[in-house]
Amino acid sequence: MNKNQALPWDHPRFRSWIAVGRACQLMQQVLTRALADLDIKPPHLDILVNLYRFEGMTQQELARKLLVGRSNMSMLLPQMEKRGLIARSGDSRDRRVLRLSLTEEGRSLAEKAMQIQTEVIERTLSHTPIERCQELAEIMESVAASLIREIRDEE
Amino acid sequence: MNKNQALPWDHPRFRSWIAVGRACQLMQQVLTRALADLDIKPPHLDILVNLYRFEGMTQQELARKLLVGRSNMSMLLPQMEKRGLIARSGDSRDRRVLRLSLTEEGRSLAEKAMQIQTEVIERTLSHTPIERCQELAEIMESVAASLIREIRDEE
DNA sequence: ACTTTATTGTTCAATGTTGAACATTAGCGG
DNA sequence: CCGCTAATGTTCAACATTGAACAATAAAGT
Repeated sequence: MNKNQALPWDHPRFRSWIAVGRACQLMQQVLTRALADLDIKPPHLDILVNLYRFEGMTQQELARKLLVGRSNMSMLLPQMEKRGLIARSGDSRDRRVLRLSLTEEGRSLAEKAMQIQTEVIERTLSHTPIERCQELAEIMESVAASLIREIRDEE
Repeated sequence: MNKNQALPWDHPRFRSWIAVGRACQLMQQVLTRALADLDIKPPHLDILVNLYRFEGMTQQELARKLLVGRSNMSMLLPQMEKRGLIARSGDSRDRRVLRLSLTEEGRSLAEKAMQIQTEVIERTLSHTPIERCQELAEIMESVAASLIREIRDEE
């Protein structure tokens, strides 16, 4: 009926992106298993990594970086605080926000978790030469930038 | 304390994969918005696309292809059946399984949805040359294969 | 033929994620 | 100083996804 419309899987870009999605989903599953020993899941890892790099972030800032809603942070962070991984301290200059930081235990766990994540990634990409990985990064950063623009423009 | 351990974001492969994850998450969000007019979400789209290509699949086969659990299909498919998008018919040779197929309405919706998805992807990757997209696909298929092997070997 | 093992689809409780409504606080324009 | 708007974090109901337990059926072993 629509012979004029080429089937999507004939478009190289379409095929490529399907592969990206699949790989991502699989990586998520493998990473989830690999982190099980530390009793955390990918969302916790993302939080730990970002607090490791950027001390004193706000919950809102963190949510934006992780591309999730504020409410998600309001669920996860108190739970991680109770577990002794992070601290949430009020800011005297802006009493709306909570400044986030890792405890010693959280920092130590973050290092272990990043180690695991790095191992999984290195293992999985070990057959892909470094230069290709850099091209990959370029493409993906360009894609992300383009999509962020699209989201922003859409309001 | 651990100056001997290079920070993860110094590893090219690590950085690359972080970018992949971000791009994927963003694409998911943009696609979700783009599909809202058709009143479906990415999981429904995945189902429609696969049934469009492979008529007569089993729920189990579909679940495996989409990398989700069987129970997920048991939730989504009856709902899509009620909506008149798909049909689930028993197989006389194996009375355990249900063979899946698109209705006319489902086929039509699948075409519209694939059109939308293709547009989003083409738009987003429009600045990336075709050859690079093909390299991208190669890398991602290799990654997926490696991860599937890892999952399979782990049991 | 009969028992055992595997596979398929369903159900359900547990968990994770989201968006909207809300209270609190900042910042701004008068 | 006083309203008004915007931003932050919280709560909650809605929804999605999962894994385990289950019933029905098939396949294999004896």
